[in-house]
Amino acid sequence: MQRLKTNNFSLQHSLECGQAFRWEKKQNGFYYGLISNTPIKIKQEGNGLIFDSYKNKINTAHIKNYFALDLNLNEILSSIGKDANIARAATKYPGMRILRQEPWETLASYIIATFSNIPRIKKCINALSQKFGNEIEFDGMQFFTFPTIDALAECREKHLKLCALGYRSAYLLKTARMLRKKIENESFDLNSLKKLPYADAKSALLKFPGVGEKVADCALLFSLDFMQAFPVDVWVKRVMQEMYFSNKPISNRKIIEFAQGHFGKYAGYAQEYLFHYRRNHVL
DNA sequence: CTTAGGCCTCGCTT
DNA sequence: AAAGCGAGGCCTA
Repeated sequence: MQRLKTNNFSLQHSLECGQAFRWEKKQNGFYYGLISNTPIKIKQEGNGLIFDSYKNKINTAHIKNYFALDLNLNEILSSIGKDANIARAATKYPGMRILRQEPWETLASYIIATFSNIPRIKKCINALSQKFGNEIEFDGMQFFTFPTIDALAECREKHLKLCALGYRSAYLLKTARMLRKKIENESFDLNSLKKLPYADAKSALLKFPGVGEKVADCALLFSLDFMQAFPVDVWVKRVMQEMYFSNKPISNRKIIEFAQGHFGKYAGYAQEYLFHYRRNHVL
């Protein structure tokens, strides 16, 4: 068991705000999940984190990176906190941070999430992992790593469909195959997108089937360190229309444009606070 | 460039 | 119980 002191961080809010799909809280108070394909259990006591991982593979540096503890949340909040809406949402979920997840898993997960709902998304991802990932036993339980690009690229669409992906299975399969080809030809890595300007990284992602603006922005924000990415789903659209456009219908394009101008370089953080706030409260 | 319809299924509500 | 509805969008026309 390892320990790590944190500042201005809430494990619960960060794991339960809907950005990650695989964490599960058990009776013993620990959240169980995987970081870097390694099973881990973690809980918070006060401002300290207590965690234990498979073969002790996860160290405090991994934790700091995954939970973005290197960023100064107060600075981020004052940067996006231009109005009362943000202030209200941020007060409601103190310590909520945007995680740094794995790019491939994030991209694939949000392709799957398209036009779906959370229980179903979780079910699909777990089914995929069970079928095409590796099994690892930890703390008396079975864990399955998220399938690699190769593992999915090599499978048949009918097997993907068994995971209840519906029409998304074709998108996921094609994306995996395109990625594999890219990697073979030019030793490409999704992580390399981090070095590009936001617009370039986004247009690179938009080339993959099943990846539109929303999915691309999710991958950019949740796994590639683009804090200005502002994914607009039905909830964000709803809350933005209500809070900033006096309930008038407005295009996603305009919302993104407005948000990135209004909230600035950490617009993605504003998105996550507003999203979570709106999902849990009726205004 | 913008807009409308279809879409695999599942989860949740009548 | 069975059926209808809406779902954390994308693609195509």
